Amino acid sequence: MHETSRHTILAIDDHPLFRKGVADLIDMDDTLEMVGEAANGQDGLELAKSLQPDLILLDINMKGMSGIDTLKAMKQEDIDSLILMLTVSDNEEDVLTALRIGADGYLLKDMEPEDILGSIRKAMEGTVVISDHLTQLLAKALRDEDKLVEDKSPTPLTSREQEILEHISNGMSNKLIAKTLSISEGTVKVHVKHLLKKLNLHSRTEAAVWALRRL
Amino acid sequence: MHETSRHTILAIDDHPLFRKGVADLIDMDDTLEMVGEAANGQDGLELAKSLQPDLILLDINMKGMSGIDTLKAMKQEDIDSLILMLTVSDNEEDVLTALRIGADGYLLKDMEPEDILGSIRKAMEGTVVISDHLTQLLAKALRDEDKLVEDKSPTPLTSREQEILEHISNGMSNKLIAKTLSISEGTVKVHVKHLLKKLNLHSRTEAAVWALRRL
DNA sequence: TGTATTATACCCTATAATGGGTAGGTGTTA
DNA sequence: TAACACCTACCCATTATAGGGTATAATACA
Repeated sequence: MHETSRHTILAIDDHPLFRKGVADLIDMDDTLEMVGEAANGQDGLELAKSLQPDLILLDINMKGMSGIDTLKAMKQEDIDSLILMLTVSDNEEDVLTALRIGADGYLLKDMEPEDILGSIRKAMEGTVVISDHLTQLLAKALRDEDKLVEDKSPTPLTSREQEILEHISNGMSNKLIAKTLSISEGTVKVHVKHLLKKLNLHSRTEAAVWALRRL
Repeated sequence: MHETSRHTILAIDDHPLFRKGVADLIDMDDTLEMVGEAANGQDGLELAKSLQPDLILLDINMKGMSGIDTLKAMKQEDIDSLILMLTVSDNEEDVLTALRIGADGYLLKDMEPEDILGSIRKAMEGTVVISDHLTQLLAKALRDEDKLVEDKSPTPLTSREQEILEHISNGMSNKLIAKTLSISEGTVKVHVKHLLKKLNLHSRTEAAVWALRRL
């Protein structure tokens, strides 16, 4: 172990209290050092670039720029810090997406502090760390290959389709959406039809659930 | 101020790290003392009964027994501690519900630690504390009386209706629900019809959204 | 026991939504 | 220019939902 320099860590989370908890946790380990905090993805990205920390703790559920988006941006900017995603939810899609983009681990916030510390140390050693009960999820996802194949080539929704999906996830009817967007109801139906096909869903209710589940 | 005894606080939240943050925060104030922690509603309820703290910090979004349910249970058990709800979301329904049941305040987790401490102190003095931008929400809700009148006399859903609502919020069709519950599709439709009327909604998609929003 | 609630199942009709098709206009890109 | 993707809008048919009704059996409760 290098006594001269501790491993540097940057925490990105929009809950001050949670950041404080993490900071205290990291203080407890002599080999780790918290070098920065950010309350949102934008600031986090900037800090990541300027501080070049060894490891970044990145919350998934943030207002504005999501953790996933932030992760994408970091990868595009060739930030070579280790990145551990922190989240409250074990949403399978998020886990797969994050790991696919290149996250180095995926931790649930309800882990015990000791386990979180342990995971950080493991990650420093190059291990991809994943919360225990998420590994089961992953194993399951790997078993039915469909999920991976599907997600590998996800026909992306057009912006109009996304817009309409959002309205659906708000409980709106085609007629209302049509009025809101000032287009014909028939056109809305076409978009709904396409978006259902692309997402491999079979009803607007499924679509609403799908959309709401991934925030 | 009584120098002899500090105000006692119990924190109920399923995120250990968050509890730690709160604990540290409370340690900073000489007039406050953290006397207990619980990771779920059940344990929280028991601790509340045995410790009889002056104030309880209660997270809304918990696995299993929700914060709202825990709050209800505490009120039924005649626990006379002050109860501050802590949550990440500013869901209007939750706020109204919590305050109606008798919460003494409603704080958002993304508040600054100082503000949270301040709110706790205010609550101790008997003030109902509510996060700033929630007050706007409340004002709005008060303006259109419908919301209050509606929620004041909520025709409760029967267990069967709740069961079916849950399936709807899972994206299931009437036909599938019928098969799952081994009843006729027509019966499912009746239940859906009734539940929509009771909740004052107009489509299953709205129902799904409604159900998902309140977890 | 009588009454209220609940779950069940069917009737009806009207409207909403799904899932195919074709097709014109626009903007981008090879 | 030609190919392509997208938004728009309509055609068609089928199915699903919504909302109203009546009615029966079981259960819960006073």
